[in-house]
Amino acid sequence: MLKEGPYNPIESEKAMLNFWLDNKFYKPEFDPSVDKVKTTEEMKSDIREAWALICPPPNAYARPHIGNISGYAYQDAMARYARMQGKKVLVMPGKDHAGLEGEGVFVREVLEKQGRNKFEMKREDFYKEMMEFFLKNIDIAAKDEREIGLSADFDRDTFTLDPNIVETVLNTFVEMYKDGRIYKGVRIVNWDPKARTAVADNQCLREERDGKIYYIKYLVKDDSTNNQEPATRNYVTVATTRPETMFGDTAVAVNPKDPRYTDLVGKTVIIPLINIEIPIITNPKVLTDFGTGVLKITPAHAQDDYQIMQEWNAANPDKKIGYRNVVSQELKLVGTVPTKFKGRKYKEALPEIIEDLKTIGQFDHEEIIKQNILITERTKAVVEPLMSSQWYLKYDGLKEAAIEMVKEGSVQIHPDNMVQKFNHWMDNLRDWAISRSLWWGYRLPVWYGGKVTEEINEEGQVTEYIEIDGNKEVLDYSNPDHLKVQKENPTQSENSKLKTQNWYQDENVLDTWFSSGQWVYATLTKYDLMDTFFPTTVLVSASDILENWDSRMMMFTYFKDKKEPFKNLFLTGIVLGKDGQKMSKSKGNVLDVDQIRNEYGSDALRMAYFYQNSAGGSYVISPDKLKNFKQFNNKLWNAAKFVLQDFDTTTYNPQPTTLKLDLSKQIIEHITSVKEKVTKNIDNYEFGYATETLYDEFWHKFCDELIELSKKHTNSVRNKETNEIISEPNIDEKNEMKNVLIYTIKEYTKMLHPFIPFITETIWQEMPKREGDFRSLMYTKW
RNA sequence: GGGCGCUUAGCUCAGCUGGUUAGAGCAUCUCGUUUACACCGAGGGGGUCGGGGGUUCGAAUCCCUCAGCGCCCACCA
Repeated sequence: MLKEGPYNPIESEKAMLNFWLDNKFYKPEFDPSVDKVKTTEEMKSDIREAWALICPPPNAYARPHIGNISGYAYQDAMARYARMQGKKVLVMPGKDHAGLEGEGVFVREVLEKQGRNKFEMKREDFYKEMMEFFLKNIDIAAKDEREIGLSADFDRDTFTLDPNIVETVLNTFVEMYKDGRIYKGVRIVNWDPKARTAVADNQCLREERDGKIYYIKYLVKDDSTNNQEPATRNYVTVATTRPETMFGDTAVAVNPKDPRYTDLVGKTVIIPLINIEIPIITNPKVLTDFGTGVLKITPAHAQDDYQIMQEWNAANPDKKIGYRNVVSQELKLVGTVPTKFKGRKYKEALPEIIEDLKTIGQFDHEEIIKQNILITERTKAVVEPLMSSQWYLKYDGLKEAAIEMVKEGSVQIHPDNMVQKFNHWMDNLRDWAISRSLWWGYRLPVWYGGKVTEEINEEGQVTEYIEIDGNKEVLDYSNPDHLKVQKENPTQSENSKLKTQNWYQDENVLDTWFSSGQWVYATLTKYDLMDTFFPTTVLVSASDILENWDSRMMMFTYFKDKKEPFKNLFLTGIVLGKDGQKMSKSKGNVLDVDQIRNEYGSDALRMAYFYQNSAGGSYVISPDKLKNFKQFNNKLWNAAKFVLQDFDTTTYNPQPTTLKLDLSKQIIEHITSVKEKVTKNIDNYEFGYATETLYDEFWHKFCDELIELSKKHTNSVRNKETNEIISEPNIDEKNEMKNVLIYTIKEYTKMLHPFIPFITETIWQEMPKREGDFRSLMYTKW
């Protein structure tokens, strides 16, 4: 019997969760036709169609809020629907170590609060403590997954730093290196001086700040040797916010269409204070209406300048310009700077540099401007662009393959307007810097035959040196005595020469996305399930990681298996707070998971994730909505109670066919058309429509109209004043009506199950069953 | 600057390829109901569908344009 009174989600959800977990319904090995858990081998060979979804592993360093866990509702709805269609369903959960972000949280939330500092610790101790911190948080995250109803195979929950995963990821690195796809090179990087690491472009934020822009005169050198007209002026003025980097200028650039400067192109100017001669080049990106229209090019310390240098060099191979790095990782002036400034922090030296410029009469003036500063997402430190040697990955061939997957439809993106976003990103991909100077993550499987140092020489060139047996030489990436890419420490090998040499492992770890990008096949490989569940059916990810994660997974998987990792890519929208802004802790518009579940129940929360929402679209979750769905659940509860009440089970007719009452026929038509519609909606990944249809039809058509009409066939009529029974219902009519209502409400619980699993399962337990109905709604035939 | 999207009732949103008087939930007001459910039902008020222009027999829906908002990308030194 269903309990009297309003629906109690806390009680029901706990009971149903235990029912599912105790019976291991969540595992693909569970087969409802024999009602037991098979062995993995038996499962692999059984005839049910395979259906797989690998969960995006959440960052396991903090308690998630209701926005963070919205994806689970979608993953779960798809999985439950697939089970009800008789498929063997694998939903594999995981947890992410979150590289840079994870280390940042640990340093801030744990170490700094205890007054400790990472750099006073040994790498191994740091790693061990962080692992403990993560393992604790993993348990919390796993609990939330269960309680929101995610029907995942929790026995196969996997951490990204699991030894098996590490093995796969490092193998890929070695393979890609051998393939010539991974290389080491000196490039401009976004240097985070606080974290002492390079960070990716998309881990930086722009912030508007007041700054100064300085106008500095560069003398034009009259070059009479190359038969050109003499310059019409003896200096040009450049505008810059970073005067200290002028020592690293290797050119100044003007727009080729700028009539003010056409006479100067091809001539040279002299950098003040150090008297280095640099050419005047052209680039169409130089703005004519900003500053003076003359841009100083400092390829070592500005991303844009680096880009301009590359474009110029590609177009003018005989007149290449280089770079000179004049700011070190410690933010000190180095290389081709005046001797008096060498080794000093550039910020301290700046006023003196300005003074010196004034003294020689080459300082024009300064202005206050609004400027966009690049800061890192994690440490909020101002990014210092500089040259450093990094490991890179070439996307050549992989990106074309991924674009093709989407184009020819082996990967279908939902909603399809995201395809444009995807293509735009892919078309603009450049080589990816994959190394990070962190301790938390996968240390590079790279070994050096001696101590390696990175130095900036007198000319500002960044070079790596290696010291073997007291001899220091330039590090040669192709020399096997200098560098080896392999998982094992070379001293472990049989080769006696290698054994005696001192080998040093590269200090860097891989960028998180390098491992996340391999998540699908790495996890399936770990559990030896590639043969059955690869490629997976669908990936459900938040729309903001389409570029970072989803696209990389397609490229890595293509590299490894020449196949797509998933056949469908469903992008969920972002959950907004009541203020219409993205829900996030820093904005203070977060709703707490426990509080919401206690007040409204997981089902109500899940319904709010689906109702009227479309793929990729953001949506607000507010107490108003949650209250509404709690009431909906109660409506369902009461309707089920009413239908079951006073029902003679001996008259149960599982599939009412020969119907006498017009109302019966009307109700059967109603539920048939609703089912048709909802099935179509779900097949099209339109969960917003599916839940809207169910909500409307169930409440306002079935309950408000049809059940009310049915009462004249099922209820006795009483005298209003005396409450005496005037007439009893016709028993045949009543039985037919009851059976029709029970049939209908069973159909509704089935259709609602993917969205609100707890309450529907609770009701299902009390429903009379027919053949084909399973004891759990999870495996009842759709 | 480029790309994508949004703007419909006080609030949150539907309205799918143009076709009757533009819909729902919440909120509000009126009435009813205690033999499933006050976490209920019936009904009402409330909209010149962001502004302007165009195509059409017909536009919230298609096109152009302007304005505002959001997200992503980006080269204002």
